[in-house]
Amino acid sequence: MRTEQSSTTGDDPPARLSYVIARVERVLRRRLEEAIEPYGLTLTQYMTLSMVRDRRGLSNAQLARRSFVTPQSMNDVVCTLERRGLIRREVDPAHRRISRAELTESGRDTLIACDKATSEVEDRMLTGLAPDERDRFMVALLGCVRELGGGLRTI
Amino acid sequence: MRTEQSSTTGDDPPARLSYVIARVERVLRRRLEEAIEPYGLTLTQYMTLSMVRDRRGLSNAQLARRSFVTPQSMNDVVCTLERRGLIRREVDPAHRRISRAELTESGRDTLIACDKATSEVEDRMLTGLAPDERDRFMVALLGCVRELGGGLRTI
DNA sequence: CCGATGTCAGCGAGACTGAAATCA
DNA sequence: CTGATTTCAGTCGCGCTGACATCG
Repeated sequence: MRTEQSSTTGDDPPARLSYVIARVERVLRRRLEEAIEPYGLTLTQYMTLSMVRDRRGLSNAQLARRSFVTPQSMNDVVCTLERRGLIRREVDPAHRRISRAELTESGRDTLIACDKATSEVEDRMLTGLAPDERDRFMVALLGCVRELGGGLRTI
Repeated sequence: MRTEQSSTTGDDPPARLSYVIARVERVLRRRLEEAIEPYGLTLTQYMTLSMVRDRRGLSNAQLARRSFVTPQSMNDVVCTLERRGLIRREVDPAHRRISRAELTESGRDTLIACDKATSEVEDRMLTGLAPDERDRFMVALLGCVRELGGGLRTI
């Protein structure tokens, strides 16, 4: 059944940027989730693993702030990752209340595999963009995080 | 307490694009939700209203496909919007099983107000990007949807 | 019969708020 | 005492799968 009219007539209304970004967010999230699902990771868990790799020793509260979630939500994520043996936590000697996370060997291997899977999604998504255009796209995205992040400079 | 080290030393590792996009997705979602929360809309409801405005007469199944959600999930959204008087639905005379949605006056007013709120988020996010750079950014985003959308040409 | 649509039901992962304990 | 961190609960909006009826 072809009840949906085609857009080949050029009647596309001028799309609003919020709308387009929301759509990108939706479909990209689905595709990334599909890509890392074979490895048993959710997108939040994947992001958290990536953060721990890039900055070893982050505490649960620091991970929560960088992910824009509450410490309680991040605690669930971290506990799950620890239970699966992807990260380990050690108490900070100076602040015994704080546990700092780092990747295990298994976590590093899993992360490498997930990076490979998400890279394929990236490549497909960026089809048609020249290398210099990709660089500008990356710079624009980094600017978005910077401006929306409430002054948080670190990524 | 300043346990979080600054990144002013230039020790930032090369961020992966998936990671940056996932972060943009996270923070942008939060900011957009905050922006439209005063009007009682979720991000999905806002997207759905926008789609109905741009293409009047879409059915529930069509809206679901465009939003990358199941028809059941979209049905909840549509029923909520209808109950709040933001859209109305009328049975298609040729296909009595299909209900086609259109905005009410209240829905149009609400959408205009939400557009204003999300535009402010956009402007803040795009601070530092020249107009031509914004255009290229928009084109890149549209390309992302096109490549990831599985052949769905309409936005 | 078949495919698409709309709708009702139950379910589960995810993130939230509240509250309490620990530590500098 | 104050503030930050961690963690144990309870809660909820959201999207999912399953099932069924309807329509062309």
